Amino acid sequence: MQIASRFTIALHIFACVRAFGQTHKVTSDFLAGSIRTNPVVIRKILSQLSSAGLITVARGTGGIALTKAPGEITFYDVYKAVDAVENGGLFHFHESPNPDCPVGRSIHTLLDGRLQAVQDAMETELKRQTLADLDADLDRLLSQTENQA
Amino acid sequence: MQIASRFTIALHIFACVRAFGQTHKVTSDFLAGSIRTNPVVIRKILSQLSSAGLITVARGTGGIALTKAPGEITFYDVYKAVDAVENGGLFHFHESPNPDCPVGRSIHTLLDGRLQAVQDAMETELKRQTLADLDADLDRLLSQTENQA
DNA sequence: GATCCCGTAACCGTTGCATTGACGGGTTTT
DNA sequence: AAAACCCGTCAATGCAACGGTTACGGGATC
Repeated sequence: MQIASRFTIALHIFACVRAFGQTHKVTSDFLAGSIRTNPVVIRKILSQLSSAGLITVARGTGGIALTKAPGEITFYDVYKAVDAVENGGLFHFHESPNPDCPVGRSIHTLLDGRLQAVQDAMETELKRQTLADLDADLDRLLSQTENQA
Repeated sequence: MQIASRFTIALHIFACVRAFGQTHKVTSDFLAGSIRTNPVVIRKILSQLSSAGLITVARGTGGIALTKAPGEITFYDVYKAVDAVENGGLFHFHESPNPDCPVGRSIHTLLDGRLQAVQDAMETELKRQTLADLDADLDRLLSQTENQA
């Protein structure tokens, strides 16, 4: 299993807001065109990002605005906002180990700490990346493309 | 989405081999009893672990043996052996971004490096944990339980 | 009022997963 | 040699999450 594509779609959305926010009306239909998915999928994700307090979405007129500076929004914030993994747990545990077995009884105690360390390592790295980093890369990439065109 | 429970089941298997390998016949039925799942699920995972060269499984007589010292088998080895994530990629990318859009065209270039950094952070931590660590914890845990009983 | 656009509910097809039954083929025991 | 035991694998099933899609209600703008 992999982390839901909602996460990369959300990052794609932020990239589009950065690239087109000044020149185009960034609507769910517009975004769906760039990402090649259905507008409802976008609206669902926008709704999650807005519930998490990362953006505001203008109803009627359309338009997306960040509520904080790009440097203050981390990949982790986005990751959490879109519920990229269920229950916030990266690892899926088998549900009902046998309590009558010494190992089955203690398997959670045995593994939880180590699995948590793995998850923490991943989340720490997610927190290091911000939308500002993304914007910088994007600006560089787009100016290159313009020169080529 | 979460990482397949095959991974935690595999670790559970290793714990059982450690705890019962000397005193019981550790068969897929025995393991299924501790994990509370179906023997076929166990056999499937045993098959993957054996394909990866981590264990040998005795046919007929039943019995599981590690091919290396526990200290030389990392969580990462197990993680890879059971195909915990598809294609080895932690993140699921949306399939077909629009090539006619400057952002859609470059979204992979934009994100791949940063997502890889996150995945690397996670895998590095997985590589730090070995079955020997697990065995040590297990021995401690089991002796405590004995004292209580 | 017309138009544009978001928010949400409902339904569906796909996919990966775990469960289960069945059967073939080794290995050991008697 | 026969029986008992156990792994390896295939096939069928039920389930849950995901993404795609249609539809409709409700703000915002012109």
